[in-house]
Amino acid sequence: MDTGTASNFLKMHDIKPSHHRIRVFQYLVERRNHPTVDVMFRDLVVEIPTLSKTTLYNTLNLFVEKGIVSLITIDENESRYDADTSLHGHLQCSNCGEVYDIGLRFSSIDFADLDKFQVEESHIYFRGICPRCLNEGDSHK
Amino acid sequence: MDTGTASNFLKMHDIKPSHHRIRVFQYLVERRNHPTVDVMFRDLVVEIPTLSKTTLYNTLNLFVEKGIVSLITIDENESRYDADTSLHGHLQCSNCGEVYDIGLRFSSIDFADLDKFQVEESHIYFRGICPRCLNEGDSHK
DNA sequence: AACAAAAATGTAAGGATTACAAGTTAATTA
DNA sequence: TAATTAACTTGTAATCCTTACATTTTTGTT
Ligand SMILES: [Mn+2]
Ligand SMILES: [Mn+2]
Ligand SMILES: [Zn+2]
Ligand SMILES: [Zn+2]
Repeated sequence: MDTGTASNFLKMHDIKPSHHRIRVFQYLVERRNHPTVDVMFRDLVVEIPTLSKTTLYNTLNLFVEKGIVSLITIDENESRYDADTSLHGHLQCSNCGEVYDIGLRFSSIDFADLDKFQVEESHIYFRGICPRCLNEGDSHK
Repeated sequence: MDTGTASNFLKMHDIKPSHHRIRVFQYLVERRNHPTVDVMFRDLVVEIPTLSKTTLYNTLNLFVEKGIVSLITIDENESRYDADTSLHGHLQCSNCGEVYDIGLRFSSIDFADLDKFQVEESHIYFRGICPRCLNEGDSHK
């Protein structure tokens, strides 16, 4: 995603497009890696040497607040972020820790009693072993 | 759940039934309130004055490890625990913070690509406004 | 260039969880 | 029952993620 497009997207969502904010958003859109703050910081500080972690936290909190990034709490002790806000599931591999997208076939998810609530967000998380780790396990036999 | 039943249940799952462990498990089974560690501690220390928070953490981690309690990471900064390990959803009210059970009507949730993974756990989380908070909001109009 | 508003920075503080060593309890053996 | 051993529990300190806050820098406008 080029800088102009990102800038316009931020403006459309009531976010002033500073240089840092644009780069943080581009990172999430391009990598689609569900990064922790720490991973993001290590990657971004290479090209933005003046970046501070507080700014990264502020920026991500702002994005979540404005609804253009979704917060993933699949990990017990670290937040992760996703620029894809459409409804889809996530699986974290309990072996390597990687977080994968799980597309959902739009059949039917029906929940009892949910109509009594005013639903704002939906999250679907799985834990398990990813294909790569399953194959590695086989090759050791 | 009486002490004998709880004790046998723990033994069946390879957990030595100490007094503290029995009480912690009974608490979760009886209250079904998806408590944080802090809430649990405040409630339990009344009847078990010698209880320490470290023991509570150790006990809960053991229960989760042995599969008799499930860890709920719906909250960004605090873990919650549930003795009901059957597949069901949870909704946290963004107004009062309460966590509700959401019964699952049809177990027909189809996900693409999920068959390539070895799934160990499934979690379904919602965020929204609970009926009680919705009513309170109405009454203020 | 001067100015005002907003964003970014660095450090310190907060809060949940874990590590660890010492103390206590429970189970086993003699 | 007393001694022995293993396991559980405790309290404190450390760790790690996140936020608060005051200061500095950047941005956009006159
Ligand atoms: Mn995703
Ligand atoms: Mn539940
Ligand atoms: Zn893996
Ligand atoms: Zn509520």
